[in-house]
Amino acid sequence: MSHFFLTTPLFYVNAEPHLGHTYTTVIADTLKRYYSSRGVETFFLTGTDEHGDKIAEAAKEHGMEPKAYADRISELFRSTWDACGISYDHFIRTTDPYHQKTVQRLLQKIYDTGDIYFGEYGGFYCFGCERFYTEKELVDGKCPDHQKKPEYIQEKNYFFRMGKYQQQLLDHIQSHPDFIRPEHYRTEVLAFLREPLGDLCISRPRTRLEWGIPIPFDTDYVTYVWFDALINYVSALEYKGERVFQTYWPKANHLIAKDILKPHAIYWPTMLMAAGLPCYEHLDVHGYWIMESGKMSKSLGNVVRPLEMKERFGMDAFRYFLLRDMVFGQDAAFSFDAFITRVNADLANNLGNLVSRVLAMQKKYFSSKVQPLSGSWAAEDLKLRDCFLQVGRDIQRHMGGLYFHRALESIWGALDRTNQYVVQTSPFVLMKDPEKHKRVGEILHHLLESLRMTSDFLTPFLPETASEIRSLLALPENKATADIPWGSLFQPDHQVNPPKVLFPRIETS
RNA sequence: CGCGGGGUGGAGCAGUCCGGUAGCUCGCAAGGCUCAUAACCUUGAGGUCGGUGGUUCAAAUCCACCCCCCGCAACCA
Repeated sequence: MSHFFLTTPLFYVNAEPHLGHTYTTVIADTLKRYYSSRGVETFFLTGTDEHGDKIAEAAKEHGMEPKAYADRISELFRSTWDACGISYDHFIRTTDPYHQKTVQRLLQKIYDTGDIYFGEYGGFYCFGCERFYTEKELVDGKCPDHQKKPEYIQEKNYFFRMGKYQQQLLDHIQSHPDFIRPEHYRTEVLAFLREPLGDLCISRPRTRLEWGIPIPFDTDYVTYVWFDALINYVSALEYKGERVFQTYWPKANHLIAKDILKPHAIYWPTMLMAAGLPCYEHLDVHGYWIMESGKMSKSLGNVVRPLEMKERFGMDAFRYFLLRDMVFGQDAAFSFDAFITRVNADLANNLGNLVSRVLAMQKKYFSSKVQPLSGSWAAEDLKLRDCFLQVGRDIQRHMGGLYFHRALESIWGALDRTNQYVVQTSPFVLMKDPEKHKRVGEILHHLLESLRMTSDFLTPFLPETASEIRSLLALPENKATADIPWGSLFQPDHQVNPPKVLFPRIETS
């Protein structure tokens, strides 16, 4: 039995769940379902990152205590994922006591080994960005983000000797080609590591910021948010017990968007090295959804809210678009036009209509009772079956490389083939000849098999749809049928259900 | 000399790592079918795969140089 640990980033509680959060989470959910269905025990972690100046500020604006504010937004994330049917195994909050304890324990450990030191640092600090700027980074002496002049601050802080681990990290990335995927992000990190890596300031004085995890060896300071948040990947497993931790660490796949590449590719591995823990296995980096905001309706504003999408179009339609229209790693555009076109063409027409027509014929011609197959199959029957068998192999190959769009493309190739098969064999014509009824029964049997295989294939991507197809075929809800050979699934006298519209066409006008 | 991404039929994209008849969706034209969600099937029109040069029997794909667009600013995946 192999194991797999899958994480999303901890979402910062200064915004409500939007398209980007949803994408990462849907990807994780799909992988979780995919690997689980293949017998790989998978632990899926998500949660919220709740400390730092920005949260303290946002809370103040709302006239709330930071914790109360964080509670509210964190709950919004959790309930959103619940409503979307996301199959996470644990939801962590950086304000959870067990997490704080782990952060403090690791800080103490690294401090004891001498990789954390107390030093003085002076520089231009922008309160908006919560960071120091070098003079080179400033534009006209101003912070490029906030157009404000940063203040010169001289203060003492704790520093992590990150630079000490630069060579070790470089070696690791070079000897593990699939450590950071896709490759261009790996290239980017390697390029970054050509320059000397400085040490990382990991504390904030309490005089400036209260809202954080206290540094265990100096109560005048709290922990820098990234040093706090990254550790969640370990603290969540520890919380589940020593055995869970031993089982799943370091078999971790961290899913992130490109904006947080540096903390995950550089801070986190060096932190693990200093803490004496093995490095995670993969960092999988995806791109951004580019909003075509000009075209969006005013009522929707500029944000795609997952719950609204689910209510308007169904979660599976939304999932399908996200997985099908973005090449993992690259940016993609989001527009309602593209969404509607995609859903109508692929879900309503190709898939939904296929299910309808097959079940309609089964009902009309044989009262929904599945007819037996004869010993010898026609060439087109074999071709149809082989096509689906090939798709199974294709999916496996594509999923290994995070090519979700190709996996779906190959499934839809099989659906095209199936629609072609209907026209080629024309059961509705054969039915006019009583002598051909037996053949019609066989053709429909093959078609039902193709629907069954489709439902198996779709399970990780479109879980609701997959289970609806199973229930239309009157198959047990939770029993995987992927291992049952084509033609051996339906027992004599098996009765399927009447057709149903899985995806209504979205009418525009 | 910043870093990265992209430039493929009218539109939007895949294919580029692992060279070998240029593919998908939408749109358009003609035909077929009637089981089905005005769906489905077939055929057609439409591309010098940004440019130039190179490697090769063969390049969208590899190499070199050049041109153009986008992000690295916003809450943020």
